[in-house]
Amino acid sequence: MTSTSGSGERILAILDLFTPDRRKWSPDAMMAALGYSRPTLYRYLKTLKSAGYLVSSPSDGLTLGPRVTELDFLMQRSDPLIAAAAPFIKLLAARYPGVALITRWYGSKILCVASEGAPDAPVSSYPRGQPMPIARGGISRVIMANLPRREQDRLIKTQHDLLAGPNTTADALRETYRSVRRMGYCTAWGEVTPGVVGVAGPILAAERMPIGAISITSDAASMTDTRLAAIERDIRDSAAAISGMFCARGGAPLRDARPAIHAITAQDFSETDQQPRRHRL
Amino acid sequence: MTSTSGSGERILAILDLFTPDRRKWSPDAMMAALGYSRPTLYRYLKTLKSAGYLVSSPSDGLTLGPRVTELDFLMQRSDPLIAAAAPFIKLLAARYPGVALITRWYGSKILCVASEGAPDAPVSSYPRGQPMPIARGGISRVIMANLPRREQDRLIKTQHDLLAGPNTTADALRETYRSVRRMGYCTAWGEVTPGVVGVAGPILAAERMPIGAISITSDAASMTDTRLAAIERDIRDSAAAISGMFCARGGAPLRDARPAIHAITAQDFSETDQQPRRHRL
DNA sequence: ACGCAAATCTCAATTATTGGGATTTTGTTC
DNA sequence: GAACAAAATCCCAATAATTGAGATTTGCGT
Repeated sequence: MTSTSGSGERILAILDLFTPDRRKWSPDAMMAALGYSRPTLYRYLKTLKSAGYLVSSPSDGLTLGPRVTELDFLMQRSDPLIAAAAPFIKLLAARYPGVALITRWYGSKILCVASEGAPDAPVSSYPRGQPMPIARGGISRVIMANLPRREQDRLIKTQHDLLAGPNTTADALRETYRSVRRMGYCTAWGEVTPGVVGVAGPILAAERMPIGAISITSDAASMTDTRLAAIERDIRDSAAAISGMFCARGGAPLRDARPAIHAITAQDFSETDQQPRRHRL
Repeated sequence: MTSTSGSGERILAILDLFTPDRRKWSPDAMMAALGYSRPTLYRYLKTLKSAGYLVSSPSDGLTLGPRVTELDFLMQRSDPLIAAAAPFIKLLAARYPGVALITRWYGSKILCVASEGAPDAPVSSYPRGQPMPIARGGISRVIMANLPRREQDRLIKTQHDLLAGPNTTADALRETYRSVRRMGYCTAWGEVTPGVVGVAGPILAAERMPIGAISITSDAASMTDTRLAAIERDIRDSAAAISGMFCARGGAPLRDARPAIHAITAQDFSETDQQPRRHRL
């Protein structure tokens, strides 16, 4: 982190000001927050506004602009993770009641990048684009569990909420993670949303680094043991199959699938097929 | 445009490489396309990747990353235009069959930023985030019609598609625009999508500069004269009411509404109400 | 373990960026 | 419509930050 592209980071820092808590900014507030001089800030703002990343109106000040929407539209159609995992969450959402999610891990954040299932499901779920809590839930745990030790320890020290859950000591937490990593999935009851059970599996790229998760959340009250077992197996196998696509080189999916996977593999879907066949439904 | 914030623009130029036609890039291709030196490009990429704007995988190269999705999520909830116009398209979508859109004008592009109506409507519509053609349709025309002469002429000279429509000379086109501007709305039959009729109204901010449009597209076959007249009136009045919110200062909506507006005004919606009352439905 | 390619580091030169203050433009009030 | 206040931009010299050539390290596949 010694090498910096300062000016670029300073421009991006402006976009970082916009948070759910503060979605409108005035130039003066930005100057105070970032410590830029007036001409410099206005230069940056001109750049961002003329590119469409920001818009300004006299009444509302500065807000995020349409270029962001345009880029997201593209991102949704170009992200290899979404492309690889979309058939799986479609299948999961068809097989089981609830909402299936693809989440991405980036910058100590978990972000939902795609979802499948009832749009306004009874299960209050995180919509696309919404950051999720790092502290609770199965998604959090399968990602934390697969991080390198160094990073895991850093987060345990940093994110104090992590010790507010069932595991109150760092060692207990590490033991939980070790178990989750071995299992290949994680089931959490009502940790993020009360009355909801979530099952998540890790998506691992090269070096077994977690880049995201696949998960499904369902109403806890109507969950049966056998169905839960089926979900857990499907989530684990889906996660493994998707992970396989990110280890193998080239476009050919799953050249390197792990032998334990039987229930769901990439072969269940033709390469371009957006409508997976349904089995056993 | 004499003042530049060069380094910032060079970083944003990387994001501009990603288009619907080219959604994956390799560092070498970027170097060729942008002319940056290798260390510089990698510095920029490191910045963009660590901020989440880009992700890279060995198999797919560089693609847009989750930060873009996170910003779009915020943008959707902070854009004053969306906030102001959302109740109107909700009402329109409830009153009439079809899809109601909010579009924004930026950088010689038209972009859909919000839509209301049947998600997978029979009417093939432009989804949120998709750039729309500048040459055809009612949305294009209400925006072009309200641009300053200078800008309008520039686009007529630049965008040759504009003269491929019903108006084959620049003067005929200008006359059309003059008429559209006077009317306050524009109806177009099947220009963007065959079999579909679209009605659009301009959203004007300070200085009567167009910043976007509100529109509704319906199946042309089932359209009646009386319903079309009602739609046109509602679109015109909605557009005027929304425009009023961007001229008046402060949060109070529509301090400066034009007297011609009767059918729909901001008073139809309480300020925070997301569920507009339905009248005459 | 070896070799190739991709990514990062070092460091000096130079260029492009920065910011104080003056100036113009924009918006608001009377 | 004119005057006022605030917001945005311009000018330009100093300086600090960015750049790129080449060497070096890291990562990947065989």
